[in-house]
Amino acid sequence: MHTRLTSVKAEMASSEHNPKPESGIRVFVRKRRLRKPQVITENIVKVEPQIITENIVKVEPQDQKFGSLPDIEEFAYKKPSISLPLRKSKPISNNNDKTEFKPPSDWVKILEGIREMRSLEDAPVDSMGCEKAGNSLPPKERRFAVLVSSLLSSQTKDNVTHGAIQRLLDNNLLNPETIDTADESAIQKLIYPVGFYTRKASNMKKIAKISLLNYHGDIPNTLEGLLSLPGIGPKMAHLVMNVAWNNVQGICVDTHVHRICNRLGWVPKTKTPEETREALQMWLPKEEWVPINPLLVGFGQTICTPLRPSCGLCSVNGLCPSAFQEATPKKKSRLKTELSES
DNA sequence: CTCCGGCCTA
DNA sequence: TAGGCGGGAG
Repeated sequence: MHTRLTSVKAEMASSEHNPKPESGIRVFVRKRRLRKPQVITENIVKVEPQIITENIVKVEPQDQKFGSLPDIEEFAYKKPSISLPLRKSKPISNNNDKTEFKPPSDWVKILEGIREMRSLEDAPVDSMGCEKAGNSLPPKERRFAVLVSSLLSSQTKDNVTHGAIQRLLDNNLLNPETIDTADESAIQKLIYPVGFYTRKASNMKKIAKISLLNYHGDIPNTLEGLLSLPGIGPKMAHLVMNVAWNNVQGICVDTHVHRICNRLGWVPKTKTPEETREALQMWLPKEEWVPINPLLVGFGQTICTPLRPSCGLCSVNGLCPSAFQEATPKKKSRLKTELSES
């Protein structure tokens, strides 16, 4: 089932004439601001309090693959020689309910309906990633640009991210060598006003050093390697694996995908995007793993919004178990309306 | 669960 | 103008 080894090899072998280097830097940034998060959900069905007490650590037998990679050959496997906080990739508990969970039989219909809705109106996610910036670069530089772009993009509008990347590029600060020697304050100035620019500048320098010391100036080509980088969490790691390495290791789940999958009942009630990712990957065909993200992100920006979703505009509301469930909180709930409710 | 840092809107 | 936005980390 997991054919990563061959796929990566094939990708590396044919990376030059492969017609799908496609987007250089593609970052899906979503912005949605609505009302305040009123929590009026007394009629929301509370699903069973599922027990999540598994100590089963699922270790995927994967990623032992650098056998024939030209660039990173022996480097990829060396432990980082500098001591940086390794992220403890918290293993998602193996929930029993998932095995019993059966996906809706009409998920294809829902997907098609959402696609149709998405084709009608434009969501910010469609406008553009910042894919142009890295396209002209050689593969290795492009990959590094994808990584940095992903780092900067979290919670930053596309044009802001793109501007920052462009300024880095103009100042020759989009490669690990120059970033490593550059002043952190200079990087801060260049990437401003991206969100958390001080932290991201610091992370950029750390990543540059790790890249030089352990990856020959390239970026890690495994999920674990990417997750070990400061500032790179599950969402960005999967995004980078998809875009930079063209290697789909998992679904890139952000809050939109997380929220919508829960509303649709596509996953058992999940609390974190990581749990959603694992549950979704259990049944969603792999061909959909990549397109599901931009599809649901755009859908979540325009119709299936965080609160007050426009179920009336949704063409698949008849198939959604959560349609029209969330009553609009018109007043402050702190008045304890339930006391005088009659 | 909170903070981070800017930005945009109600 | 207060606070929502939202990935990552503590």
